[in-house]
Amino acid sequence: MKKKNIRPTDSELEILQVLWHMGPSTVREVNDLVGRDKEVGYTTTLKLMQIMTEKGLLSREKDSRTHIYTPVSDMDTTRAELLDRFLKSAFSGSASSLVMQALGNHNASASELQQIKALIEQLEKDNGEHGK
Amino acid sequence: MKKKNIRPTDSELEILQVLWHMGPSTVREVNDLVGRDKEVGYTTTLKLMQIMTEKGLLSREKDSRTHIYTPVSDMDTTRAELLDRFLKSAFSGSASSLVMQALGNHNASASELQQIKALIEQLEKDNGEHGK
DNA sequence: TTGCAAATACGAATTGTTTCGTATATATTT
DNA sequence: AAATATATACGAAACAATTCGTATTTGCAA
Repeated sequence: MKKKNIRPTDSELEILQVLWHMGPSTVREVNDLVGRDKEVGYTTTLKLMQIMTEKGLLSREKDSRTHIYTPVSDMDTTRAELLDRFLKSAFSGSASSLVMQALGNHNASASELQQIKALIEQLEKDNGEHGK
Repeated sequence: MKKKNIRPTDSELEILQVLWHMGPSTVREVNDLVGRDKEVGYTTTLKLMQIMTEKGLLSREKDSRTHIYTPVSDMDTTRAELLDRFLKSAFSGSASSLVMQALGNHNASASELQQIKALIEQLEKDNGEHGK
């Protein structure tokens, strides 16, 4: 039995971002945050979160009159899966092309660059040790 | 009048990849390549490419009985736009998070790493010169 | 020139996403 | 306990993406 890889849609991702950031929340809390940037009806957010629960993206627990929703996958895991798909579909799977593009177009701060360089050096060391 | 930013879907991207790689091609040529990996009917590819032309993603030129299709935007421009959206929706706009994720999970070759490191050093130099 | 093979045009079914209205249930307040 | 406010459940419309069947057009070859 293979586990199906559920891919969150853009709207679902917006909700996930809120939950990852704020921790387990109610529909109202999520809707209030999402509604900062754009007009969204309460029942729209509710419906989305119900569907996400059916899909297995969220779990929920009853607390008195409301439900508290929690993301099933953590942020890094989900991001890794999304990145993998994106890499294949848009960059023919070439991670380095994507990295070059990302670094070139969006300014990372000096310390971020430093961090990335450190990671690369670590990877190079690992390669040298047991790579061929 | 604002120009709407057309976002290619996954299927459309598959076709664009073929065209970027092979140069201007006919529906049959594209379909043959796409059909390597999975079963796709000829008219499916045809319809997609017709829609893409309506959307302004492709242009076409008649050559005797067939049409020759050409991507309107080049690969790098399109990739940059897609990356931008993806960055916002999946990584809250943090390019460095994405880069770290990409480098960590997908093995880049030694020379690719070298290339990226060179780019970072170039960026650092630029920052130092006219940055604050 | 008539017919065949290959191409395009078009309609439509299917599926998924997003949105919201209305009905119903449930707590809290009076 | 009744009224009110807030929550959930559910149906369905509107739209977009994907797929393909069938009809039509068009060069080329016999």
